[in-house]
Amino acid sequence: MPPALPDLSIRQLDYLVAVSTEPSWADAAARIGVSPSALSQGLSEFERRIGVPLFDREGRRRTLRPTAEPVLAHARQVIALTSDLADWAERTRTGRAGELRVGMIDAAAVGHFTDVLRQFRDDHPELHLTLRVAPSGELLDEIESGDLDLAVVVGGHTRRGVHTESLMNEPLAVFTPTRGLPRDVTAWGPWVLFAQGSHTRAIVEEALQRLGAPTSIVAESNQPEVLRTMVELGVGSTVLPVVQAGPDFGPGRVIAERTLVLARRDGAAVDPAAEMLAVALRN
Amino acid sequence: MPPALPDLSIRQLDYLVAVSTEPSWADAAARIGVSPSALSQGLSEFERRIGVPLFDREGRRRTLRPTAEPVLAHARQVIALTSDLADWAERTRTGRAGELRVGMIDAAAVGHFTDVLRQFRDDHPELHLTLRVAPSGELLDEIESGDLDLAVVVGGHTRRGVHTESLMNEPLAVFTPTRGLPRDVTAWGPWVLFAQGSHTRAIVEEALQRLGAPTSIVAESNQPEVLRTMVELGVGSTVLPVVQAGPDFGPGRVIAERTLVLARRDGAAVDPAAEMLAVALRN
DNA sequence: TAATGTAGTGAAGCAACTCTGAACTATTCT
DNA sequence: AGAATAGTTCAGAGTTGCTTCACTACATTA
Repeated sequence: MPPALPDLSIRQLDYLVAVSTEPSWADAAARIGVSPSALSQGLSEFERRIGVPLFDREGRRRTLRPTAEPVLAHARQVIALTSDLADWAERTRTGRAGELRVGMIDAAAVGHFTDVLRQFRDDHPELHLTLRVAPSGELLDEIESGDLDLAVVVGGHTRRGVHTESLMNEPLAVFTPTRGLPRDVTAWGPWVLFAQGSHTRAIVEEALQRLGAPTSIVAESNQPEVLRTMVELGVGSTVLPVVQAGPDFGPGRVIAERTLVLARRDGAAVDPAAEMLAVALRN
Repeated sequence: MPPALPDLSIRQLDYLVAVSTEPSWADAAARIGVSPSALSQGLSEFERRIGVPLFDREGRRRTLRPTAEPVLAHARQVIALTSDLADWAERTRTGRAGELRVGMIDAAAVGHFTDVLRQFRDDHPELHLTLRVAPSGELLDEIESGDLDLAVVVGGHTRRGVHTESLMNEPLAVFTPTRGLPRDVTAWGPWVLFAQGSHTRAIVEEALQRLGAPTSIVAESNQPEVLRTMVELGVGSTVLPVVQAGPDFGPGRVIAERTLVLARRDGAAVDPAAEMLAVALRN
């Protein structure tokens, strides 16, 4: 067990350094912005707590004795360290430094928010931003465990301890091989869809059932690129967010929409950088 | 002008480190010896002063967020430094370290207090003790200017700003060439004495006059060795502190005494090491 | 499912601290 | 000598930080 530390404050160390720097104690007090009385009393108290005489008294004037040099050195060092800490805090507070771990589903990262991300990186060059692109479920796990500060995922999940906020609604449309989409809904399909388990897949299936379309699935993938290629090869039709359809398809027929939400840990203190990105994402 | 520093205290940093080390906040509070409530409030206040969120809240439990790592590192470092300072203070306070500048007149240094000095050095090996041997006047100048912490000098001087305290009375005796000291006081002399200006010289002259002895001076020196040699050569008689007479003379005839005093700067904070030596000198 | 224990937070009260302003003293300047 | 300057002390007020106690959230156990 370490011996009890004297309860020193930064302020007292500041007094000491000021007194050693300025020509008179009055000047020192003025620089710090306290009354000479406060300085005098503060240093007396400091000396008492250290338990070692630090000053010589010549008449009424107290002057640092050479013996106190180690204390002065200590004070300078701690003040320098604290000053660094204050800088760090200031930079962190204004979002100009620190770390920000962001997760996004692919459509958000490479579709809707590409520009926002690029702009944010430019605006905060000192901020260490890491972006993780993954399905909503994984991202929410990581939000929950604290591995991510912020994520953009598909809405509709409910997770204990995760707070969500709607960002935008995104249309989901049917894209077919070049021969076009039949008038008759019952003739749609077969389907090439997002994999089982994804929330978007559930939304799509629900929409198809509502419309009365058959739901025969011939292939699954979570990669929109894969789905598009299969459609081009004539394997079947797909339902994709329109931003992921690519230029090779027509406009597609919108049959549903999903919501993109901003997810953060519930009750987590708001990280300033995260808050700034959240603002940007809301437009 | 540096930006205003946050007013942090060692205690708060201690809280932070304890919380990062111990399994629960309650344990941390127990280790430091405060109530859990105090710890909680103290850390809230600390977080507020830093101005950057340091904790994640999961339910009621607050846990250090990884982002706060730099703050924790800072806390550890400052605590280590303060611990070093506390060690230094402890050693200085108990006189086991530091610097002590002592002045003595020759009779004190090589006569009365040789053993005290040796013992003191042995008892305080880490203490950097410097001994300056010089006439009283010079030593008092240096006490006054702060170049010495402590001195043993001949009493009777009065100096502004120097505090003195009697240590011992020392007999001054007449030593003559081998032929011995005449019965008739008026036949004493001629004299080989301490140099004009020394206080002991004044005491001696005053004593000789009081006894009715002639005061014809044939040689002067401040070095007792020189005076003794002159006496041996038959140049004249001398008056010396008995400790400085050496074994070659008889007991000598005591005609006066001088006081050795401990001199310190008036109003100077009592240096612990100086105080310990003072105690030793008083026996 | 209720009961109990544990961890942490918040409010009230109190003691200690630290500031300001004023009076005072020593030292220096004129 | 008198005035100006520098620093201290004292008293009072405001702030801080602690303890105690009550309370809530969560986990364990019956």
